Amino acid sequence: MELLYRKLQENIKSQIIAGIYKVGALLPSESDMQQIHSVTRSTVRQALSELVKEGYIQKKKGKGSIVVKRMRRTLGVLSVKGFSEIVSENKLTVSTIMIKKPHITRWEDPFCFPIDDLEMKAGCIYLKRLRCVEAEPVMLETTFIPNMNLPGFCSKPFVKGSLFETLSINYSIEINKVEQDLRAVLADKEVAAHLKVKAGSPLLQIFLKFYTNREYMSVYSSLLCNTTRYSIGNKL
Amino acid sequence: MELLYRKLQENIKSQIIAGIYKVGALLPSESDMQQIHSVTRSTVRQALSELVKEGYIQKKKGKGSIVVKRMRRTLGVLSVKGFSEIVSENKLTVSTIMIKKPHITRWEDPFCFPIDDLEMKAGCIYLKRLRCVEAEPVMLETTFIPNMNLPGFCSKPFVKGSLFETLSINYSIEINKVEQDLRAVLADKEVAAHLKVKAGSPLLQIFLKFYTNREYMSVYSSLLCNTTRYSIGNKL
DNA sequence: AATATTTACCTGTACGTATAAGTAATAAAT
DNA sequence: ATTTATTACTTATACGTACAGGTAAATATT
Repeated sequence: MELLYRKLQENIKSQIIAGIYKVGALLPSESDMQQIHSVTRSTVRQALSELVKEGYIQKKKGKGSIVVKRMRRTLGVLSVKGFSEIVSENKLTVSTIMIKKPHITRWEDPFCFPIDDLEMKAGCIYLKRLRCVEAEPVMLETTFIPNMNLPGFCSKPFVKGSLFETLSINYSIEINKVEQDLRAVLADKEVAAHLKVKAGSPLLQIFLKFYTNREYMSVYSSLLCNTTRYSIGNKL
Repeated sequence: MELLYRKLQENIKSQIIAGIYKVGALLPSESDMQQIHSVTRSTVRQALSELVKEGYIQKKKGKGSIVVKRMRRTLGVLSVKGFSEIVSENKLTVSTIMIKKPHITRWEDPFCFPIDDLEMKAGCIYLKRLRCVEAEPVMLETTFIPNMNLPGFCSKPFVKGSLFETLSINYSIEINKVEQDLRAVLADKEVAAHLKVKAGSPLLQIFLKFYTNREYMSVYSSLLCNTTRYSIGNKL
């Protein structure tokens, strides 16, 4: 290992792992790092940039670099479709219960996906829906949309009850790429109540990032699925 | 949008989309870009770096920046990756422990997918492997292959340690379609021991059916994934 | 006391320069 | 003809400087 920024990167990473810099704490500023480690700020920035990629830190303009709880990394293995497609394929009766109507709020701080500055600044429209198949709750969906030029989004009802129809027809926003992140989790009390399962039941959690035709504006969803009765199927 | 590198980024992206720079072609060198767009090379590099993130180009040291095929949501184009391919992409150390060597047996009776008569009659080659990332067990994979004209499969080692490489190179079997079935389950004692988690931990279970170019011969896999550290990700 | 305003500090962007190291075609030596 | 060295490209790394703009605490003003 002879690259300066790699050495510095590993150096800082070790200190984070060792607990010298704790979760939530600020790292020394880039200029301080520059002096401490006798390198230029560019080198410090590259090292920090790598640590952001690795999920060890987040950077806040005007504030500093914050140590964050280690996000799980992603293994690119599979391809999976969204919920609505699955349902339409199976000819099942689907209904949606609005748990939280769309309203403007702030982004959750450690967010399930890294979000752009422009998105962050815009604030976030939040909604939570319960998806039912044959009148049984199977999926709890929380959606986050950057509040970027979406007049009347929170007040007017969805077109055909569909979020994406609404985005497409009322705002000319089209989805052109999706990223997904899957894991298995245990149901907590609140979620269990919604999905009518016992707390501690296994749930399939899917984080989705929908890229749109609007640059730097993506729609984010978190799905919690009860797969005991309906598994999530997919054909490529 | 007043950021130079963003402007340049969008500029180049447009040219790629417009087909001015075609897939497989080299972009002008960074120094050329610098002159063409009257910015410094740092700015060019930042713009290109963003385009790498977005998946429009790849960079090769000593060669240049290459326009790459953009992944889209087209069906029929298969994006199934073997476990071993994860290595090069994520720079993670991946290892596989053979729990049960390939051996001929009968099909499990209630099988996770409906199987063909021909497959049933042929019997089944069974193997169980533990997939590890950074020496930690993350995935227990059980594979079922119809025992159809696969001489030496159980005795000879895998090509490059990969099942699909072996099928391709030694038997000219290629995968051309995949079906998946996802659910969340709780770990039983045996699985928990393999994956080094507590019994009752949530696991992501994935049933896979790999269709091949051999008629009536599909490969089946059951994956049990510990997603606490590494989630299953995917970009479409 | 409450509210502006200043100030110090931080990251983000952009400039400029130099050197190392990979790639591939060309020229020289065998 | 084949191999080896040179050369001219490319990106990667690292140095250094300057200023814009966000953040938050200290200070001045009302």
